[in-house]
Amino acid sequence: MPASKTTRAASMFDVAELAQVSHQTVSRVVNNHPSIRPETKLRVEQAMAKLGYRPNLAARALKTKRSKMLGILASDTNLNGPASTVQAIEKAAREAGYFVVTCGINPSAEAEVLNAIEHLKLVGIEGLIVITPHAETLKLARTKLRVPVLTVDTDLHGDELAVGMDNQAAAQTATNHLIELGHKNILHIQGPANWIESIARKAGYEKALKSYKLSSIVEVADWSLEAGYEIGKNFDFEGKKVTAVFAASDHIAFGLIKALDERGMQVPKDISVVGFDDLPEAAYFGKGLTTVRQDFEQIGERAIALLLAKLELQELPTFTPIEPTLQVRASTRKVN
Amino acid sequence: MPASKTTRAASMFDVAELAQVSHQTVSRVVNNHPSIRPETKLRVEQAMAKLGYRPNLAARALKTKRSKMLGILASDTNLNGPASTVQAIEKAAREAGYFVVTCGINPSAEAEVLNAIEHLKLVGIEGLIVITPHAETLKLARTKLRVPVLTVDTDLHGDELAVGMDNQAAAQTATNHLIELGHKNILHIQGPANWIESIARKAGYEKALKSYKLSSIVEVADWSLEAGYEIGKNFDFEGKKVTAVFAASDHIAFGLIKALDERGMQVPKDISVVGFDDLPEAAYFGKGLTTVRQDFEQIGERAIALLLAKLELQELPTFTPIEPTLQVRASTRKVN
DNA sequence: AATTTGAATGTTAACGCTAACATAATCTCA
DNA sequence: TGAGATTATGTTAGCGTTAACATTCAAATT
Repeated sequence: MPASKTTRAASMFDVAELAQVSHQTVSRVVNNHPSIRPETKLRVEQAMAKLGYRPNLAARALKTKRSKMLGILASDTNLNGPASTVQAIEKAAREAGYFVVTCGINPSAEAEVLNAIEHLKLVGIEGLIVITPHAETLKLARTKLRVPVLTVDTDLHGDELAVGMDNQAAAQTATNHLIELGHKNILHIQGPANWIESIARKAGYEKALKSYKLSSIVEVADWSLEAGYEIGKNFDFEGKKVTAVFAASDHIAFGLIKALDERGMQVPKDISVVGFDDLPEAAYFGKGLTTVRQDFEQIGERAIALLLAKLELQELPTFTPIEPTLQVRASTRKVN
Repeated sequence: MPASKTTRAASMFDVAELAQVSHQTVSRVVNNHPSIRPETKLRVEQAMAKLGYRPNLAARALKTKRSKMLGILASDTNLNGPASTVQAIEKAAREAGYFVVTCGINPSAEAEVLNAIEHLKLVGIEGLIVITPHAETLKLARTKLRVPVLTVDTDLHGDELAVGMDNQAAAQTATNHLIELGHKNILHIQGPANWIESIARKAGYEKALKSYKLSSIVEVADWSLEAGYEIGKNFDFEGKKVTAVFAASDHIAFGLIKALDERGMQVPKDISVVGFDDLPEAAYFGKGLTTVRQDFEQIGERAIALLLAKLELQELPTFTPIEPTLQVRASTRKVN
């Protein structure tokens, strides 16, 4: 039975006393030091169990200068993509015995970003994962922090600390799908022009077109439904003979489809639409949206594997790019 | 210019030396102790700035036994609601100088929950916020942890540490909206029966019906689009003369609407539909979904205000319930 | 002027842990 | 058999901070 409420938590000394060893032996047991006699180890472990001993992280951090804390700097954490990524990373980190402090930021507010970085510095994070397509934020984090900074969700221009889907390949696959269905004039609705994903997806789209000698038609939106809606409302589909759209996100596609619907244009009869993200809603929007799916679990695992390898000065694993999957649904069809 | 890379970060002693005071005076400046001469304070602050001094959280935690860490135990963090709540809480906590360690869990896997609680114990969190409608998880957290545990997203059955929208009132408002449009037979598609929100929303629905002497028709789903779709596909609307549906979530409503569409039933001409959540997609789904919106920012702020008051042994603030807002869109209309 | 007060600062110890250096006990092999 | 190596353990010190207790000095009070 636990003693009075003023009892402080058991320390190594308490365990040591009960197990009839020195506190250092307890420390060795906790840290799996090799030269401990099995029976001593057992005795210590029993004492730890009996006292409900838990090592004090603050003391350990103070002594070893390793906080076991990782930071996440993420924007748009209420959206499916970032939220899933954060979730997956946090899970992988926890399994590896690390703690994660997440900071949600608006990457276009520099003061806020700096503030968040300061916050993370204070915790003494050992490494940081940046989940925002705003390239500036990554640069800022790398200059302000002296710990490894890994980035997710971007393409990997030779950055040794980066994981993410190959957005370009994914966009190419999506565009190829439309081309193979016979579409000749394919509109791409790009995301915000300063987002790395936007650029990569657009590049993939153009690469696909080029290999079939088709010409590109691009409109720029932001990631919102509204932006897709506006373009859907105003774009001259007939004049430009556009029969298919590759939207840079499902949200853009949703907005677009609503506008098309209001204009009396049917999906996929008049216009085929491909999205990007495979949001939970995608299968249920209209007749179902053809879209590209990312495997966030895998991204999380890789991010942690890579970052921890870096922290522990091991050789960095090299990954083959994560294959994007095209989810073909009813929003795309063969051209007559 | 920073010295060689082996230089350790500046400690209080370094600052003290530069400012010609004792380290304790530095500590006093850092902690805003009242009896420090303004000029001394200035001198110390200048030294801190010059050395880029940052207090060592681990050392402080070790000495004061206050980690400045809060935990979040949350399920379904990739969904809009929980993700927005986590985001808002984290922001409010950061502004209050606290750090947040988030643990995403599957609340029905008890081992995982226990594991996450153990993880948070190790960090030495001072308080926990539970964001999952699974009542068991809250109970478990409260028994396993000796720190204040606050719950979000539930109704507040006299729990002193709880914030959240009044789900019952919100559901009542939503149902009233349908009743006032002249609907007599209103189907409620409930969320999972063991979720507190489900129960509260159903209660609100029934309360509204009762005051108009209408009888209730309930189907149980989970939160998914699929579940809504299945019910939409199979429910006998004609036979039961149902002209309106109040769905316990937007996702359920989305699935439902798709099924109705496939059956050739039009929204809102044949069936009016109200959802719950106001997801970003809601305004763009079909002609726009009438739904209930939650103010997550406010929930986050209140959660932190309440928890910190508890931690700092202040009097707990009492809040008036957060008013839910009905977003009326094109999915509901007057009955002929 | 002597004494009390209080404001401003300094000194010491301790929080719980691990690294580094002892030491003791056991084993190896010439 | 005994010197050196190895294994298992103990001892000491210090990580950076704050609490508690000194100390100093000027202002206030008698």
